Amino acid sequence: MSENSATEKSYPDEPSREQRIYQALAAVPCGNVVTYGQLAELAGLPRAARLVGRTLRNLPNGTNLPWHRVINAAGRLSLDTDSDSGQLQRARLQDEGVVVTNGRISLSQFRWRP
DNA sequence: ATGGTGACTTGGC
DNA sequence: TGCCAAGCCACCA
Repeated sequence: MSENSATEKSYPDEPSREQRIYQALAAVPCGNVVTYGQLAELAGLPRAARLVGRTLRNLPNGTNLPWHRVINAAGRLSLDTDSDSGQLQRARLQDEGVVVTNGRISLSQFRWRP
């Protein structure tokens, strides 16, 4: 029990990978955004952008984490603008002062640099 | 076990 | 600015 058993597959004690992503995400300040790849790197998981996306997708609805501050490398929101989550993301960002034009954000202006 | 898919990224045209 | 091909990691049929 001390460590993960070699057979841990599903989610006995969920490896720290997602935990690191949560922590890195929680550190992103209001009014800023990060890309999936950047967040992965901040979490110590380079090249795990897809994992970040999958992890965010699994977040509970009432989560406290600023998932809406995560966008793709093109400066676009990866969620459908039609979906509820997509609209919520856009609304929250604009509420934080992040300018969203046609589902796009100026990375050079709002990207967070620690 | 092999192949397709996805809240992705980067490089080339 | 936009499409395509590869690379990448985890999940699912």
